[in-house]
Amino acid sequence: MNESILKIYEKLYNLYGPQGWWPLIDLESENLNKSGATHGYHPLNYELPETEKQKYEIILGSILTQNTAWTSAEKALLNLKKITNFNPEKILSLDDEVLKKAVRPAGFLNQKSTYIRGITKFFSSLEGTTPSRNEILKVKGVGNETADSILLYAYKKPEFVVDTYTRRIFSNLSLVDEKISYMELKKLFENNLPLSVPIYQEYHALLVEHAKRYYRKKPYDDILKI
DNA sequence: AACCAGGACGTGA
DNA sequence: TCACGTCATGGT
Repeated sequence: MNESILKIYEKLYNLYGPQGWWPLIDLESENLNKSGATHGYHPLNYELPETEKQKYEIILGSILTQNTAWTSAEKALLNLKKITNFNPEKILSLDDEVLKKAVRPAGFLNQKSTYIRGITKFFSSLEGTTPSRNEILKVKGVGNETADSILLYAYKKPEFVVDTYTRRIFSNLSLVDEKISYMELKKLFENNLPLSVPIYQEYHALLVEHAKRYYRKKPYDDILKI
């Protein structure tokens, strides 16, 4: 009944193309993807992540990017890779001040360093198994969006990710009320899309890309000049 | 120089 | 439940 959900997806996909989320720093040579990229985004490769280390990198990124520009979260990720190579045990063994210093460029260093310790213990306890949504939500620092991001991008589970951009775009188009709850908006997408991990992954990424261009609260000057 | 960024938590009504 | 203050650094 909400054909607009799928039509908007097709329109955005035709506009921007495959987005290749979630970006990975840790793309080693054995994981060379179809696009030929060796780091960052990997359009049309839906096999990633292929290793536990890559899953863990996505989980770290999902915490670090909370209410934070990805460019800032990525700096913190690079710091963590440099000093731990995304080894969970090394993260846990870090001195607290060292961890905070690495997290600093992503902001909220006190909270995020604590959250990273918590979710690292949780990740290690999984021993390679896939957690349920409710299990991830019990981890302090993991709310609805972070849980869905982890499930969709790290574990390839069909959980649609809603963020502030999603709500902003669709309420601006008068397709939903701006006060719609996270779960309601999530179900609206899931009820009107094929049960497809690649489509869920691309749709969320496309909405972020589109919102960055046209739905900033305060548009950048260079965009306004276009 | 304010304003915002790929949110989550604790509190009080 | 739900609104509101708080957390923090970096880009514009």
